[in-house]
Order: sequence, then structure tokens, then C-alpha cells
Amino acid sequence: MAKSTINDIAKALNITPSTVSRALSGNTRVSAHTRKLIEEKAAELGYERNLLASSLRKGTTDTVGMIVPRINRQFFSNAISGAEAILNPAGYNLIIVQSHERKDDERRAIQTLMRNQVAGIIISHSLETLSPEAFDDIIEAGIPLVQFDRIFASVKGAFVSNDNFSGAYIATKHLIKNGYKHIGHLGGDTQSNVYSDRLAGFRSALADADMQVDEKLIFTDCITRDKGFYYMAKALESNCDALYCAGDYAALGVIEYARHNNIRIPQDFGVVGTANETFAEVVSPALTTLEQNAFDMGNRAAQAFLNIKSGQVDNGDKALAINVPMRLIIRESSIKQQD
Amino acid sequence: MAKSTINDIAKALNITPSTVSRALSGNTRVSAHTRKLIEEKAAELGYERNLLASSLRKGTTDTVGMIVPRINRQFFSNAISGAEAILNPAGYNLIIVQSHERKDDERRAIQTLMRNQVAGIIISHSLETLSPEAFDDIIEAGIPLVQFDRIFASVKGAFVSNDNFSGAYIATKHLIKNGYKHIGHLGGDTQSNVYSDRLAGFRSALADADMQVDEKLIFTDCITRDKGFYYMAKALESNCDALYCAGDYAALGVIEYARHNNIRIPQDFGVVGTANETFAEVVSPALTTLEQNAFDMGNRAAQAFLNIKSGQVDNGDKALAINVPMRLIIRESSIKQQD
DNA sequence: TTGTAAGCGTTATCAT
DNA sequence: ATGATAACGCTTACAA
Repeated sequence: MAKSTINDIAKALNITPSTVSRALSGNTRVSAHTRKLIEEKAAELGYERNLLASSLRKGTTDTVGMIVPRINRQFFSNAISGAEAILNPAGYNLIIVQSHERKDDERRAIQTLMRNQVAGIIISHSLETLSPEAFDDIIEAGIPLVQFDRIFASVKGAFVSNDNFSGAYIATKHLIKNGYKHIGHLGGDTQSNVYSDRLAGFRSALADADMQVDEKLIFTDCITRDKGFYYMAKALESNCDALYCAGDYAALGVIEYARHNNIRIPQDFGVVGTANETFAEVVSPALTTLEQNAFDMGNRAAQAFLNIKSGQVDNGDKALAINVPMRLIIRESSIKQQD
Repeated sequence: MAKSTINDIAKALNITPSTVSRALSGNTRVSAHTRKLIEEKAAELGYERNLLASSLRKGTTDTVGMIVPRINRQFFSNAISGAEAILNPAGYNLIIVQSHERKDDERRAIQTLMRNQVAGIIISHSLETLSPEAFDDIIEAGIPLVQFDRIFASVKGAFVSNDNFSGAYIATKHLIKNGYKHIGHLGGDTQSNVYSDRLAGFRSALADADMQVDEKLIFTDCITRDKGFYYMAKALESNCDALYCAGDYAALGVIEYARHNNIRIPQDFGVVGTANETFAEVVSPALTTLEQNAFDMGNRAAQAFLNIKSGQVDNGDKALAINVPMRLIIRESSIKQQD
């Protein structure tokens, strides 16, 4: 009933706890005989090692903390799975905490993880977090830190992000190629690297095609469905005929506005989103969008942690920046029909 | 740089660790003066309490473990948020582990949590888990256990589930009222309470309307989009004109089959899903579906844990069964037009 | 109000 | 191969 300890096992077998500990941690310097006895007794008593005690003694844990804004977003939950897929086989457990896009929650999350003596922290910071003071604590405590997706480049440690610039560039170029002439952008707060890079990629694609950027068609607080709906109306007032959206939810709002107002997508208007949310394939017309490869990013973030941990790279080494390419998934919403 | 301890603080102030401990844990029996000194020094040294040591000493942790099949399902990620919303204010941290619908992973997850001495476990078991041996360990160790959504009724501890029977009943009745005559069911493995209850509710609704259940129209291995597509074809061969689906993904498959084969939904064929996934509102025609109220379930599961913990109810008390009603969200896919 | 000392369960060092 | 012992950082009687 009550939890048993190595002392219980030792007493039951008339040996010392140290021998039990050795046997149970796979140490070779225990006779095959006693090892067997110990293992049997452990099973009989339902013994489970107390990781609090073990970690306290060893001074390290096998736990990695991962902080994400929200887990109910495909991107983050898949990134988590990607990290797990690397960490579990490597003997680490992953503990997940949500920041709910709030700075205070994030700070608390960092504190909780540090107090729990995690072996490392993998984080995509909240949108409310505009500067990385809280991250410095992590580095100062000597805890390996990996930022992913949303990055403060000034912080030491590794980071893994999408190649947002190139992704946006490709998406925009795709709209240009398809004959749209007056292309706008629905983006997010440019204080975030994610959205500033996407905006930059958008601008760059237009520039390379010798097309003017109409500043009236650039919106940088538009990552929700409602805002997408709203700004689509605004964009149309300025004769917009296509939008590259930095998020699928905004793109969804665009599609819905078009449907309600009998604007034909893709014939009259083109849309490309970003993220490939589950609904992108299902909405009608199906949404062309940029795949973020979340699983892969989680994978690489975890790998970066392992690299730091194994001493292969220094935590303060800036060579650890990884850029994951984004892939354009072409569906109906951007393929202008010739009529 | 290196982590500091209460000993560091004590030494720096020429007092004993016990006083520091008392001050930092809010104990009143410390003079205002020394408390202030201690707090300042703690801040200066960037002290963070080592929870491993603290918990080991106290014999309890403030960590609750939550095991779910996968976090990238809206239902589970929202349930997690619901649990968090109760537990964090109550001073608990939630650690989340995925079972990936695999029995072995689930077993490992339980082990990890127990080794980490969690204060309680909230779980929705994997579909691969057909019997609850692993759960008995939890109860035997005296750890409060709350099952949610997927339940083994034979296990002690609390459980929180949807009222799947009534939900399915309402959904099916809704199809009947809308004039569909030959209604089938796409469900899941009936070894799970979730799917057996939904099937039972479906049957019951037909029975109460004096309608025959056509066994050829009942499929119990159909919770994916592909399967939905596939079984829709089968159902049509038996002159089916409506399906109540135990999952939205299957319903999506149905809609897609209909679209590809020029079957008009809802005019010629009715569909109701279950879960209200994000795409349900967005797909065309919009899908009528049962809301699972995931957040609320997580909330209640967490509350059940707190109740056990506070001794209000016994962990072995079966009075802890909570049934959360499901709400039918009526959209286009089930409203037969009169023509 | 503060100090002393023991102990949570484990592991590592040093003996034997 | 096994035992004795100390220590990880913290909390809590008990003493002073």
C-alpha cells in the first residue's frame, strides 16, 4: 500500500541500502544472486524509485521543460510531439507548460521549471513578452535554453525557427505568378520576429517583381478570423485583389467575407495563408498555405538541447541558429482561372 | 551563476538555514527585520527554492500529472486548459504526458508520474488500453486518481465523463425529427465506454421512435476521415439516408464522399458528428455536431482531484461519478429542406 | 524570535 | 561484492 523504499528492500533481505541502490541502477558490481533477490523483492513490494531523492542526490534531473503559448494550436502540439520523439528515447521526460500568451504566466512557468530543476528549457515565448529578461535567469542558472519559432536573437542559447522570410517570399511570389496585381498582407505584430520576417519576405517578393507595395494594404494586427474578415473589407476598398496572410485564421476570415459578398475565390481574389491548420484543407475553397513543419521544429529544438547537454556545443554559442524551410501547399484559393 | 541555497543566504547573513527557511515559507515567527534581510539577500542571489529537496522533505509535491492520448486534439488540449484553470490557482502545477493511444506509453507515463511523486493523476486512457491493471498501482500507492472521458468503471477513484448516451440520443432524435428515415451510425470500438454509450444512445432513440435499427448500418471501427468516406459508400448501398457519427472526422469523410458523388447534404442525406472540431463550423455544409465541453470536463476532473485531496470525499468512493451533458450544435448538415 | 539536529530517499565515496 | 557513512537542500520538532 504505502510506497516502499530501497530501505524496505534492504531490510527484507538483510542487506544494506547501498547494495540495493547499486543493483537497481544497473551497476555491475553486484553479484548475480543478490541482484536477482533484490529485483524480485522490488517487484513484490511494487517499488518505484523516488526521483525526487535520486535527482536531489545526483544534482541533475531527466526532465526537460517546454513552454508554449497554448497547446491547442496544431503548431505547438505537434512541436511538442516532435520534441518528445527525440527526448524520450534519450531518457528525458518532457514537461509542458502553457503561457497562454501572457507574460506573467510565462514568467511563472520559467520559475516553476527552474524550481523543479529541469535539465533544460525549450520555449516559444508569449506574444505579450517583448523583451527577454526572464530568459537571462535561465542562462545565468546554467540551464540549457532553446528558443523555437518565436525568438529573441539577443539571448544566448540555441534557437530554431522557420525560415519565415523565405516562406513569405515564396507565398507572395506564388500570388504574383498567378496573375494577381494588387497584393496585400495580413500580418501580426512586427515586434515578433515571426511577423516581421514574414512582412519582410512579402515586401521583398513584390520588390523583386518590380511591384509597388501599397502601404494601405498592409495590416499588422491581423491574426484572427474576425480581423481577417474585417480587414478584407478594408483591403477591397483599396482595390486589393489578393492577400498573403501570416496566419490561416485570418485567411479564413477573408474567405468568409468573400463568400458573404459574392466575391469569387480564386477567380476574383487570391488568398494564401500560413500554418496549414486542419481546416485549411477542408474549407471551401481549399486554402493554399505554408506548411510550418512543426514536428520537425520540435525535433530539432530537442536535438539542440541534447547537443548542448552533451557538451558538443556551448550554450552561449550563437552558431546554434537553425532555420527550417517552409513549404507552400498549393490548393484552390490562389489559382486564378483564366476566363 | 551557480544556483544558491538557503545555506548561502544563511551564511551571508550569519544566521541559520532554518530561519531562512521559515522566512521564505511565509512563517510568521520571524522578526520583520531579519525577514527583510533574508528576502533582500534571496533576491540578490537569485535564489529559487529547490522543489526536489522541499518536496522530498515534506513528503508531498504540488504537481498533478495528466495523461492524455494526444494533445493535438482539441478535446484533450482544452480539457488540459480546463484542469489548469482550477489547479494553478490552487497552487498546483500540471504536468502533461501523452500516451499516443499506446498502452506501453501509457504505462510508462504512469510510472514516470509516480516516480516523480505527483500529488494526483488525471487520465483519459489510450484506446489500446482495454483493462485497467496499470491503474490499480496508482490507487494502491494511495495517489488520488481521476479518470475522465474514457473510463474504466471498475477502478476506484473519481470519474468525469460526457453523458455520451444522452448526447447520442439527442443527436439521433434530431435526425429523426428532420425527416430522415433510414439512419445509420459510424462509431468506434465499443470496448470503450465512450463508443458503447453513444451506440446505445443511438439505438435507444430509434427504438423510442419505433424505428427499426438496421444492423448493416452500424459500423464500430469508424472514427477517421478515411473510414468515414469508405463506410459512407457502404451505407448508401443499404439505402441509408442519414448518419450519426461518433466523431467529426468520420463525419467529414461522409461529407467529402457526398461532395464527390453529387449527393446533396442535407437535402438528400443528413449527417451529425460529435466533438465540434474546429473544422466543423468551416466545412461546407457546416456540420451539426455534439459539443463535448472539454474545458468544463477538465475543470471538473481537477475539482474532483481537489475534493479527494482535501478529504471531502474518499478516493475509493464511487459517489464521484460526474456526467457532463452534451449540447447539440445545429448547423446545416442535418436540416432537411422541404422540396 | 532564533538555533540545533534529525531526516526525507537516494547515491557516491571510501572501506572492508 | 558488500557495508558504513556522508551528503544533496530543505523542513520541522524541540530547545533555548
